Amino acid sequence: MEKLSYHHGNLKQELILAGLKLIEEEGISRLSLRRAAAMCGVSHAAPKNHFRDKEEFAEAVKNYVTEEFTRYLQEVIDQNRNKEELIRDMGRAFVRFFKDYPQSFSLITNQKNICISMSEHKIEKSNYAPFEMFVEQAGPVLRSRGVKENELAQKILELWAMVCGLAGIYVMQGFHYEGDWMEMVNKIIY
Amino acid sequence: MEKLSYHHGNLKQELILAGLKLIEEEGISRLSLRRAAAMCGVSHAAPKNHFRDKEEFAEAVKNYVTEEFTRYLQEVIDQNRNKEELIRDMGRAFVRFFKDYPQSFSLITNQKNICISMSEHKIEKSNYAPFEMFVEQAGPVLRSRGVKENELAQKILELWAMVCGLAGIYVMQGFHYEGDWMEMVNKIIY
DNA sequence: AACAAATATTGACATTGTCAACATATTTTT
DNA sequence: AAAAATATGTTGACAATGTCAATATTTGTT
Repeated sequence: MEKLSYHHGNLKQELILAGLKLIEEEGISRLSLRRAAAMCGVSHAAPKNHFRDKEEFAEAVKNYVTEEFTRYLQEVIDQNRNKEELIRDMGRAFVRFFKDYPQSFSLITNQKNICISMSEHKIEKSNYAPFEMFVEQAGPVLRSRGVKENELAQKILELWAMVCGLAGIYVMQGFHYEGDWMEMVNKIIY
Repeated sequence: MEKLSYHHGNLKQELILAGLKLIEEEGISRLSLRRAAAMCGVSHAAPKNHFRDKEEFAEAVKNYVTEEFTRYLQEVIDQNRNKEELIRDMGRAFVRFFKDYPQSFSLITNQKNICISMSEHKIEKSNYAPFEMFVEQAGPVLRSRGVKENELAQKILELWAMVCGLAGIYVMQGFHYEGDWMEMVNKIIY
């Protein structure tokens, strides 16, 4: 993070990474614009050019983690050969990802501005990529397992809620019980 | 909140209430010891006699909400006549409670220091009262519905995770979809 | 080359958490 | 009841932080 020139070159992204580091090492309450700036070797007011205020900065960090999460899920989907196991693998991926970013868990899963809902037996389009991916992948699997069309949306939401709930419990336990829990996730899903 | 004498009389509790008000009206990030003190009509350093630091203060607010939540669940249990409907009613209570304290939701449900786990087909004793109550109530109901003993713990955890997950989605949606969701909760549980 | 835009710095200020020293009220001890 | 100890509240100070205005430097455009 050496300072070679007046202009940093990639400050915005490095501030986000610094912010994520602060959150994961010390908790969301200790996120600080000035410290993130210091970590990037720039002055305390430099972030102002990239983020209007601390709230927008925190939002940017959150969005970055969400994008990482989305990429991670996409990898799991791409690597998966056996569609029958996909839902289980996505559930596992959910937990595994937040093993690396435990502090970000509630940040990501409790965003007030994301939209997850259903009406008339149809899941409405969401602005939350991980959920969209889950819906897209889980739908065909459930259909092939005989779930009726008018119960499909509900079943998908059940699974999503359960995965979120289980992942939350995992995070709370510091991921100590992965073995047993994974067995449970499998039984729930199939 | 008038200041009648040098000593406030009930400062600790009123600080907690002020803190909760700040959290619910402006979000956890805007919790402030000094503002809570001002709301109680005392000087900025008065809270120091009741809370070591801001973290302990936030913890106290969180514990207060948890106790309110526990009392609310207990009321539901006490008022319930039909045991068959108890699990559904507790799920509903879960959501209803956080309708009043939406900002506190992730605070309460994502505490790192609470213990929820199982081993050898038994749920381990938890330090988290709401979960303990759920286990205690749900167990007999599931048994009476034919759930086998070696699947009981797992089924209880499934239900708990699902309720937490659904409640989280509710909170995100601003509780707009309660009708449909409640129908879903019922179908999941029975 | 000249100008405009983007990006970084410096200095200032208000807010906040925290601490130490002190003040006042309450409780306990004698 | 007086004195001492304890609990509770105040004031003033300081460092860390978010934010802003003014300024400086670099980069891109014309």
